[in-house]
Amino acid sequence: MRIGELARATGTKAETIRYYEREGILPAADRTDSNYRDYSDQHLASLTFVRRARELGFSIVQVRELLALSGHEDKPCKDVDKLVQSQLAEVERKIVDLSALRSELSQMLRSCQADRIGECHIVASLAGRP
Amino acid sequence: MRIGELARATGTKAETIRYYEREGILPAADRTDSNYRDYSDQHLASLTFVRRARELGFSIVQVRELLALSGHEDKPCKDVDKLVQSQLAEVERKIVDLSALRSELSQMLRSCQADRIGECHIVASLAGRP
DNA sequence: ACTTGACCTTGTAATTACTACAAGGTGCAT
DNA sequence: ATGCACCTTGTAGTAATTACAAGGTCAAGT
Repeated sequence: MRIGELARATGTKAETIRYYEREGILPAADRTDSNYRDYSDQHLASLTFVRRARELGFSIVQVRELLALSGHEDKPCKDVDKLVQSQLAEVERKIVDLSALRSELSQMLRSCQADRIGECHIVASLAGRP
Repeated sequence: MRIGELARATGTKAETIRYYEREGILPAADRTDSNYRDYSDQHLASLTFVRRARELGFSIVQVRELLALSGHEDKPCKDVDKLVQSQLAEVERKIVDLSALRSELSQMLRSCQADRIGECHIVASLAGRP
């Protein structure tokens, strides 16, 4: 598929895809006779992963690490263990925070639907209980 | 408390705190006789919230919206309902994605601890949401 | 008293991760 | 064959920090 199709499929700007290629985040695509980039389903999966990970607040550096983990079969387990552990800890922290935020938002929604103005603890939900 | 203490307490650079004040994301702090910023616990809670929300992938614009929700008692419920609903939907999407990533990372960890090299589905974990 | 060093101030410049735009080539349908 | 949507490279602009410069503040140690 060409860059425009890949862009639509992933909600990414074509410029951003070329930027990822320059930065080595996505492998370079094959080229057609007319020098257009020609992407595979592998590229689609990788780019979808990158975009989701970015939306979840991982930096480009962390995304690189995660991508590297995905091709770790040539390296000994011990080398990746620590990295996996710290990424996992970060993911779990994010889930805890998001769950707190979710329950506060849905509490607000219930109050609204009952047309009441409830107490608002939205800041406290992420700031840590007082 | 002074800016350095607040910075340490929240893992934020002092420069970033001043930047948030310029941008109106944090209310301006009181000043001491020698013109140093003097922060309250309210500031600490707000800043903690802002930093967590940023880590979770919310943009500054979204953080502003969330902060605005926290002081909505003067506005009719109907005005905030739609915003709460869409923020909630986004939070839930993030939780789903992070949960998939978590289970893939912990699977990797189990493989590593058994000193086996397991199949790696880390890209698929985020790429495969239908 | 004085100086060291960790703090603070404002202001400006650089960095990261895109995003937009310019100038031009490609390819297919009307 | 020409309009239109697509592609190319390259450069410049934006958002959200982050770093740095030049200087003022203040508690502690000599």
